Amino acid sequence: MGITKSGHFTEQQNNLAAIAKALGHPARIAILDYLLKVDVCICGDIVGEIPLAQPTISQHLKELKQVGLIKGSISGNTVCYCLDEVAVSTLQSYLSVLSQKLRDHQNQCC
Amino acid sequence: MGITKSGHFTEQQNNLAAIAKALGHPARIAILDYLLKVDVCICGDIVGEIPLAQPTISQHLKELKQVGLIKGSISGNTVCYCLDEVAVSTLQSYLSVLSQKLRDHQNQCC
DNA sequence: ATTTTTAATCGTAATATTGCAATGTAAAGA
DNA sequence: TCTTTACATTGCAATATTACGATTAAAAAT
Repeated sequence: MGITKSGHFTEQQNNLAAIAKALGHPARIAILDYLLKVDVCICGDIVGEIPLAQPTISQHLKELKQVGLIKGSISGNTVCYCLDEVAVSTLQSYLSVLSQKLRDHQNQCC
Repeated sequence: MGITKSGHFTEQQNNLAAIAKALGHPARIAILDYLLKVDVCICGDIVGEIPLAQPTISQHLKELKQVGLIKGSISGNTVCYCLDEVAVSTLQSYLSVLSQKLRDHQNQCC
């Protein structure tokens, strides 16, 4: 991006944006989808499931982890990843507020 | 970004990522926050509320509109923006699936 | 009719992301 | 110990985003 002026916004706004940004890539959605499909945990078999090179996937996993969308624990030779409640519920709460507003005012304007 | 390989992912994954990406900037979160604060509609008074230049805000509004997070209708000299159900509920549904998984499996691994 | 107001568009500089080959690291297995 | 396996890191090239000044477009106000 260019020069994102994060200093002008609240911490909450920056945090929400960071989580959404991490979700904002099809490869990272695909990783989460795979997490859902294989039932919570993925230990070592992500590369091969997603058509990207290993370093690229490693980088995407790092970004998901950084914002708290997934967490990983080292298990010997492999790493085990699963969903992390932290960021999921943060973003979900925000969307709930948005959709509540939508329900309250049934398109009275626009 | 670099060369995002959207061709490798499903339409749904690309769509979800696009919505999340649009949410993934503090200025755009701030715009939505302002929408919530002033009660659904914002007609012409966004610039001045957000510390960015008018062309920048116009660009952010365009991105929110493109993915269906807001909709705008021209009202004479000004434009009236409000939340759009389309993208809000799409992303909300996805997060519901994620958090349902989290609830089903209470951190049995990781 | 002219000026003002509101917001979109264009052009562009600064910076961030994406993707991968090459390389590094550390545990597992032979 | 040596090799293999599984990931993480580094260092780029290619491309996307962000921000804004300048300009344009169109309705409103004078």
